[in-house]
Amino acid sequence: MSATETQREVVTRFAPSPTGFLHIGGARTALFNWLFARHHKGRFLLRIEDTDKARSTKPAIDAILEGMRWLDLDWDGHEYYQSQFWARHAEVANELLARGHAYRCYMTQDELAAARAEAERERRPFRIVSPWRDCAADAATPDLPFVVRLKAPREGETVIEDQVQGTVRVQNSEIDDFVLLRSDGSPTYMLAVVVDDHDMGVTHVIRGDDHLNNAFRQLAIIRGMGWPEPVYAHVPLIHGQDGAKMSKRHGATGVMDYHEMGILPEAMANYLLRLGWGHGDDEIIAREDAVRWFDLDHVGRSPSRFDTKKLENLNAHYIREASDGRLAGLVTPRVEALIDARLDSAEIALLTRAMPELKPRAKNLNELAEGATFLFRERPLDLDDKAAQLLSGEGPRLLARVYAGLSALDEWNAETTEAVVRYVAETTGTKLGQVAQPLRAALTGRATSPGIFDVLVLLGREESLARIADRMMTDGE
RNA sequence: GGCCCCAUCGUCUAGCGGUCUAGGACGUCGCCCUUUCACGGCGAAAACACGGGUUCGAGUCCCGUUGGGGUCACCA
Repeated sequence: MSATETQREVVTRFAPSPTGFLHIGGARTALFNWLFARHHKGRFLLRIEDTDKARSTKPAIDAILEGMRWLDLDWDGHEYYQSQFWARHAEVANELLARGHAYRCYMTQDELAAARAEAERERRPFRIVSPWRDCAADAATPDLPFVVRLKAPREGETVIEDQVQGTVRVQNSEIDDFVLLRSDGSPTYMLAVVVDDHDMGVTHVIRGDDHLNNAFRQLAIIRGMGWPEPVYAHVPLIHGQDGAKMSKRHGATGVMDYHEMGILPEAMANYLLRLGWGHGDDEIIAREDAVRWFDLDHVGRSPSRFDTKKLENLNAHYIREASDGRLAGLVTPRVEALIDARLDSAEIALLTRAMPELKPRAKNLNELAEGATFLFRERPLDLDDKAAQLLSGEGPRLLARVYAGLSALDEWNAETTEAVVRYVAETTGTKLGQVAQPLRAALTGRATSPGIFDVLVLLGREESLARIADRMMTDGE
């Protein structure tokens, strides 16, 4: 292949370890990898890093796949499982051994601990110095457990041209002889990633900043094997409101937590994209544009804080954009949970019809559901404090007049009902609001709701009149 | 602590030596719209961490300080 023609197909990958749900940070890493691959018309692979059998669980794998699907991040081909390649990992370790780039180390855990303790006592950084490093390969190998360590270079320095962090250089003396193969023969993460990335043809390694130091170790393996080096891009981590690394105490850290909170996946993806990446003044970015515009050059180098307010603002935008039918479908189970009853198809149709009035008032699906419950509550409605307040004064008497006017109506629509309410306000010398608010309270049990005439139409004549009758008071009673 | 990375409004960011009296967005605060709450519209307050250089000229380049973060396992 000539140098000009070697424009390799771009291959990226997301490689989560299945020890929990899909983390916010992981989701963004996955998004960036996906976007980069799609932008370059390359491939995006998914590999489950289940090398640590003890901590990897099936539910965790499912949770990660669920999160990926929710965000609509599809991967090419089937998902890979790192544990399937153990034999291959061992093969590479042996190759490194044969090439003299690795050695068998018989140091025991105790010896290691002692060396570590001594370093600490002398207050100097601990760097493993194994007496086995320079033993001849054919040195008598006692019948004892051993570990395979990389014989890391000690002179010179290693430089990485990171696509996000820029040129990063580290003295080779800083790189220790880390373990490749454990004493039970299993590969460590450090060996496994490198081998798998190579075998899968990964060209661009886009991952969290916390792996930047590892890149130097991994490069040592890659060079030991004489493999092509991938392009690295280490993306800064996402922090919580307080600036510290996102953790449990920051509340929701899993993407699916946000699903539960009523965040739309496209809002989540848009937010994650803008967290650490920018394209001029653009804030609302459709997936299509994201694919067209995404690049590594505009990924910021400093960590960013997660801001729920901005996420919710974006979410409100996408809720307004979403179709009424889709929203009704998403909100139905949430409404059912709130009213503790199933909605039949007629009720779902009503919910859909109400959506244009409901959706501009909600920042998330739960608020949307809450705002819709008045449509389905059984009479007599429960009143919240503010609604009860509205019905404590003259309200009930005004309602009686409204009732009289409305029940005489031939046509029941927003215009005719409004005319009645306005007439009542005028003839009683009150402001429209003083009539409308008690009416709202009677119809919805709340002090806030969609436009009151829309509510009247949505509820229909019979239900509306019944709800008003529940709260009105006739003169002379 | 060693090593590595980072540093523009409270937050996310634009800015790639002069067009910056620093732009946008969220949030905050006013005003308008209005039957409530939202939506929408208009407007305001709000930042180049600090100190040295380099340069005719620095938010933009270099060094240092300070501050933050990451990483130092037979975990990934």
